[in-house]
Amino acid sequence: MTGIDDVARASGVSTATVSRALRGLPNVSDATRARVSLAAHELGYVASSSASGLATGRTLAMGVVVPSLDLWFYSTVIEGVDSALRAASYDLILFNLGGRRGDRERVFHRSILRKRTDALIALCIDFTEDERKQLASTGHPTIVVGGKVRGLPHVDIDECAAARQATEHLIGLGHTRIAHLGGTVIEGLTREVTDQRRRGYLEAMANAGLTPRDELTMAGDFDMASARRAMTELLSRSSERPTALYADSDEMAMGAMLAITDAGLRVPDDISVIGIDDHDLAESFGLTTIAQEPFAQGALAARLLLDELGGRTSRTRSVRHPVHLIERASTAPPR
Amino acid sequence: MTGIDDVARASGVSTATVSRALRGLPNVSDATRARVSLAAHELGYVASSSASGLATGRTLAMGVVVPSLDLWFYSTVIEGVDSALRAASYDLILFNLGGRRGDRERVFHRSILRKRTDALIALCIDFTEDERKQLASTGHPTIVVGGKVRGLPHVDIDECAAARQATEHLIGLGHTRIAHLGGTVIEGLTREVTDQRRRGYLEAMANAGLTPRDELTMAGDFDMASARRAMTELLSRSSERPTALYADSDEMAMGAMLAITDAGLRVPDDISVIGIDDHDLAESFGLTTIAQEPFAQGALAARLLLDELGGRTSRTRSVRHPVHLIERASTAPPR
DNA sequence: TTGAAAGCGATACCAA
DNA sequence: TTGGTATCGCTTTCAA
Repeated sequence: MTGIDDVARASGVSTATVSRALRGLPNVSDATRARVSLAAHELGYVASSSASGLATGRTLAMGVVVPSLDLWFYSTVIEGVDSALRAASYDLILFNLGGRRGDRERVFHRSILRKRTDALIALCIDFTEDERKQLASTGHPTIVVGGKVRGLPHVDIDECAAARQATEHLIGLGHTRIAHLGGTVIEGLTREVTDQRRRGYLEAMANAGLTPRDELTMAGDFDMASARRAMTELLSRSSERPTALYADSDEMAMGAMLAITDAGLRVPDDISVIGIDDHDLAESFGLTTIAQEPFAQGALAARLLLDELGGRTSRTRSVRHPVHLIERASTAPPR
Repeated sequence: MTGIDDVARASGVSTATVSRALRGLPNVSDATRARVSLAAHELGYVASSSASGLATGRTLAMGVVVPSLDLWFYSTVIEGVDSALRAASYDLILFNLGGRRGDRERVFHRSILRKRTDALIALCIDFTEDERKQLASTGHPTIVVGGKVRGLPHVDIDECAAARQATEHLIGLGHTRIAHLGGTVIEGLTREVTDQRRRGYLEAMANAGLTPRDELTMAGDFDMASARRAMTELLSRSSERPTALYADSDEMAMGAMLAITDAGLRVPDDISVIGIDDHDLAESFGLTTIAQEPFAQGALAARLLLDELGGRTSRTRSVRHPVHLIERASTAPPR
């Protein structure tokens, strides 16, 4: 492997100059810089990240902690983070908490605290007080996307308002029997999404003088399969069908749409459906939804941290990302 | 941040001993090891990966290059890789080529070659000769999952046989008008999946004396939305409908199922559908498929590289992962 | 503008 | 079993 000395030798300058030249620092003559660049290129030299990381204290890598990869929201936020990091020549280290309990501590200790990253983005992760202290002691700026953690800045949306707006859309169309398909609260993850969205739904109902019924309330895991099961079950048991359904996520909304079709009913003729996300497939399903742009949220979170690392901002503050209703074919007035 | 010297001081031994004790190396008395561990724990000491990386030449991180995150196959392979890495205390660095052309070279140069990783797993990435040479020059073991690249070992399935088996399943049920929904070849990615699966389909047809018809041949992007569109289009135009459909991926198969339902037809009554993957949602859709277990493939690829890094094997060899048919409700004899 | 040399924080060899 | 010390490859003063 070629090192910096090889380049220095090849271009007849010191390693100090090579370092300066290659990183675009000032006070290097154009001629020298050209010579060094050429030599480096010919030798295929690329600086070792361990070495420069050790010397500068910067790893040029950012960590992203995720609960898993199989929810559209997570993978889309990651892609957003990635695009921002790429633009800044940062690498992305993926810490997947996926499943197994207990691994969390190992991931945390062994990896996150190992100074392998300059900053950390956590998706829907609810750090314990202890974890937060350890994070703080590393001095790494940290931000949470999709939920709040006491003491940490976050990028989020107004969960409550989003759900309220979705529900109000249904109410505005004239629906009164509106079913609720909520997500489940998972230990170790933030609970804002589930809690606040339920609140938004309830507020909208209350404001309209409507009473949510227990037999029209379901829970799912934010994914399609569980939602399809839940909705199928609801349709099979309830004597009086809902005329509309609000779901905490588009994946659940689409699962419910499938269940409705499975039951020989039609969307929106028999039941209107609205979700939150604007999932890639929402358009294909003709799903009306509240768009929350996770890609943008991820990119934003990354940029906030990069700004702090670059000294362009002092301490990262929380940012609220706007949402907007997208009307498609899955919602209509009740027949 | 606490360094190794702090621990050394606190436990009254040299840094050399601290290093040995903490890494579980032999020739450290139990008493000393205990004392050091305690001190390290109390001080919250975690070794800097840059420093130990520089000293040992090992980063304890593996790179994974992916075309994107929004295909189930990719994210599932990544989760498999991740689980194997976690078991070995390795970190996962994600190189997402996602979209933009041109970024590829930057990702390649700036990141992959920066010695930030000890080894590399590429998903369906078709390296150019040049890229391969550069990779080789780093000395990092590399493996490809989902396709072949000349000169590199791979983990793959018998694409041709998988598609043949799927098609034969349909033929065995008595179908003769079997539509083909293939994936698209993408520049920069391996083409085995698309090419070999088409070959498998054609072989099965030929073996049965059947002639594939042009008007029953479609292409999609391996995802649900494009498949739904393609199938909708086919159903609307073709005078004589197919009685069965083979799709290159489950996501496309499910998209086609939706299109069939959209058209007021039924699966499998009007059209049988089979895919390849065994996607998470396949069961919910009742989709008959050829399971290829990407999670296992990812974990296997990671383990092969870890074995090579650990000196337990010399040079990583290619491995073929088995597939198997899973019969569900989407296939039946033609009416 | 350039170079010499002192770190950065661990590891690993050689002595003790 | 332990400690001293050179070393990993690059960055960064400080002088020249």
